[in-house]
Amino acid sequence: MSTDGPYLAEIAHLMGDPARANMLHALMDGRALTAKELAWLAGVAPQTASGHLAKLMDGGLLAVAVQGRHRYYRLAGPEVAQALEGLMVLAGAQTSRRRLPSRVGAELSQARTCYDHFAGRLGIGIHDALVAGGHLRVAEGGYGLTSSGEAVFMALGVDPVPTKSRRAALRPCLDWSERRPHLAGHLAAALACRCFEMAWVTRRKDSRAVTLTDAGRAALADALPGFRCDAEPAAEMPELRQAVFA
Amino acid sequence: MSTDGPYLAEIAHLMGDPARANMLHALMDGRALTAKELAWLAGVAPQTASGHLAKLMDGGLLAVAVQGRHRYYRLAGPEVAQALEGLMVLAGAQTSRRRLPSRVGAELSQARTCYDHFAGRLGIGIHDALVAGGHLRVAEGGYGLTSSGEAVFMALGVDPVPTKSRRAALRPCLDWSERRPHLAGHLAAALACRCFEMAWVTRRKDSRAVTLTDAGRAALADALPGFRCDAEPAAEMPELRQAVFA
DNA sequence: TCGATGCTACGGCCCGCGCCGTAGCATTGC
DNA sequence: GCAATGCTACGGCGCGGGCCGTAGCATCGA
Repeated sequence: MSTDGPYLAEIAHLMGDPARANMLHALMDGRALTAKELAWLAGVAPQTASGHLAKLMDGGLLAVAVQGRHRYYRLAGPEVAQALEGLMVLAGAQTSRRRLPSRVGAELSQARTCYDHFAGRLGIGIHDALVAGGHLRVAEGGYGLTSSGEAVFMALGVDPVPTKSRRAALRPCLDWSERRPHLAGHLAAALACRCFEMAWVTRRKDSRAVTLTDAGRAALADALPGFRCDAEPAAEMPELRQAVFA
Repeated sequence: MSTDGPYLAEIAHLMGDPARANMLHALMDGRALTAKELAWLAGVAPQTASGHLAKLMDGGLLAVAVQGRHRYYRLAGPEVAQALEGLMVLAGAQTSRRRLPSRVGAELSQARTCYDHFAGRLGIGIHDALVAGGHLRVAEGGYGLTSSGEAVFMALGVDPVPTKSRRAALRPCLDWSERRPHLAGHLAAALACRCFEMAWVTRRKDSRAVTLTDAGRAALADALPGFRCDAEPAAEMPELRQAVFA
């Protein structure tokens, strides 16, 4: 209806405050954080953060799980992560257009989590290898697996059981650092989960960046011929912590 | 990195003002509008609109074409439209969660333009028929056409010439009213263009909604077996004009 | 040349809202 | 029970920014 013009503004307004944007950005790895942690990450006092979190809840962007005296906030769903990614594509373009064209944080563009799946060159690598191998087909709500694709997932230890849900098991998600699609959807999430379980991929502290271990590289290359995940020269710039407040 | 946290906030802030959101929303059909038209649509004075447009330009969300004493503003690119769509998915969910679950404006959810291609049940219908017919394959940056798919496009009068660009000819785009993907990309845009040329689809005044003519229905069904575009009962609610200001 | 039109620049008003201080409620641990 | 901790509710401060009026520049038409 165009009744959504104003609603659009409401949602964008929620994301448009620096403190709230920092919170949402911090939650994009799919984990749940406490109000205090989010306050610290956003660079505001807990009282202020509480107000922001209430607004985000009211707007349907966050979900909360209460455990004892802690309240764990997380993104309300994949659509929220996808909308944020869409904005980050623009924010990234903005960056490269008028700021430093320089490396976007070599670690993050190499490999990171995007809500519940992998992004960066790691995510692209998995996506491209599955495409090149003919393991994906176009399905109703996104991608599906061909029979060879099912074999790949089985070999990786992920059971590609079809779900009853209308939502597809796999779907493309535009990568804001590489500007090309990687894979999202619950099968991509299951694969990421498996990779963490097997220590094929490990998380880093205080960053959405992750590391592909040698074992992981071998396992992926083994089950998925053609898989590549190029590491860039990667000049270290360990100013991750402060950057959150910039 | 994470330098994009704040940038994310900047972009979202730009979209978060009601007047600017109305402008962006009005531009989502891909057309270029003058500053005065946008001021009127946004419900603000021309001076105010001028300031907003300058901000949107500065943020890289709009592009402008100067013709005589008119300045025609349009979205800067498909990424902007996609980011807006991502937000509208959330805004739509919001609507259905706490407002009327009711019909989202039957005309718009039936068929509309989304930047430069078709959305709504018309867009979904084209997408699903191509999927069901096995006319799409998963390509590097999105979808590609199988040989049978190329024949379908040729039959419709659209030359599916491959481009040198890295960006795929077709890619999925999540439909905010149906919450399922339709087709975007330059081939989808070319198809939409062709449909307007042949009067298979006609625009409506003052709305992004479009109408599939009988000739269009026949042409699509002929070239694309399995194509369906269900019309809903469609209770008329012609309050489109005012709704922009709501 | 002169008026009309489209658009932008500047200035002042004012409201919204982000901020934190204090205070209050729930939960945990001693 | 009592102190400590996590979180939220409320109130007042302060500023950013959205709004329009006036004014100025470019373009078009007669």
